[in-house]
Amino acid sequence: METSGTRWLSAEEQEIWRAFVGTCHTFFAAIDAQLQRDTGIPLAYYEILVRLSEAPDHTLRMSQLADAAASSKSRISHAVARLEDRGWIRRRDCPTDRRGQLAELTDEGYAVLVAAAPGHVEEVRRTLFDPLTPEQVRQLRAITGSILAAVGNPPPCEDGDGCPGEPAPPLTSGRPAGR
Amino acid sequence: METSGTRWLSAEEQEIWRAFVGTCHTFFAAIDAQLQRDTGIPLAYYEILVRLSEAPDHTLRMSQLADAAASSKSRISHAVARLEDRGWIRRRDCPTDRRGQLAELTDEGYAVLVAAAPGHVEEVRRTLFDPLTPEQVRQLRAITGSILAAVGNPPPCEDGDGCPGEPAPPLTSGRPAGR
DNA sequence: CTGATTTGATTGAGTGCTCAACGACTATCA
DNA sequence: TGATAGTCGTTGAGCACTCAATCAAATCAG
Repeated sequence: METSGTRWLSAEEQEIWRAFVGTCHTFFAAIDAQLQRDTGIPLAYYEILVRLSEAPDHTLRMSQLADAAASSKSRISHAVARLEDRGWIRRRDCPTDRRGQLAELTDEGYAVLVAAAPGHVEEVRRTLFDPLTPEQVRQLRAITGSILAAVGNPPPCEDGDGCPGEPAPPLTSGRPAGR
Repeated sequence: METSGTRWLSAEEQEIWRAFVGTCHTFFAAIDAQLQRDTGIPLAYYEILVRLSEAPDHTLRMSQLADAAASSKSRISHAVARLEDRGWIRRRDCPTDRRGQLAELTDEGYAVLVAAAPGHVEEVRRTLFDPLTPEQVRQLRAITGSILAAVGNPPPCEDGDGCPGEPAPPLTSGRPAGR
């Protein structure tokens, strides 16, 4: 497991990598902070409410909701419980599958969402779309797509168990500084 | 507080926004998963170790470490406690300021970092730099910079308290669907 | 029809983060 | 010197997320 074969990041790549990490962190913190401050809804929960608002009858099975929000059943279960406490979602038994639960946006939940939406959209505009040129927005879409594809496609030979054709295990964001 | 003045996202913008959110989430989850799986170090802690490894004598005051890692004192305090439990960091009193604490990377901590680095770097390459063209990497840097600047620059007139010149409160990622 | 498997959803433990409160020390300034 | 204000770092509560375990109901295979 030594470093000789490692394709370390160049100084420039490392700078870009760190900027990317930092920016994503700061960006989402800002989006979340605006929502929390102005409406009391965390971004994660906001997205759940949005998915429900887009569903027929403002209702979705728990697993469909999990799929729509790209999250785990467990997370949805916990989150819906909190949202139910706040009166924004109601749970109901599923008529066609006795295992199932339906999550339904309450009128109050919908009202909260409608009230929160303008502020949130403005923050997204202000911090994402406004500062970018239309060309950059297109670039961002392409970049996003490429990254997502790469993340989804694990390397040809799953590392972990010795994989004959591959050189060696990979590396991190820049060589650790020697003393 | 009604929506008439809201600059809602177009269908395309909304698609880009959601793709961006989803991709960032998936991307960082993958980076973190690789580290956890292959080395047992979460990304957040890995970054703390990296900052220390870059400091003279592998040592930093707690607040300097917080600055370097762009995080709160509280977070650093908790995190260093955990890392100390694992034997990767040692706390020492600061000789010049009796309030202060020095965080020092232990030899074991450094060794762990050195061992983890290649795999982490490879994952960053595989999921970020490899799938992008050199041109896209440049674009990403520019985009990152613009977003960060926008996040840092709050809007001309802090919303919240009525701000005469501004139209109205802003909005979120797409108009909530009507029933 | 019955037993085994799969699916839907919940639960609880463990971890990490944030925020506010605090104690200890240093710096400032009269 | 002595009060006041600021800084350094820790702590504990509260919240969100993950993972593994669990239970109940549906589905499948013989």
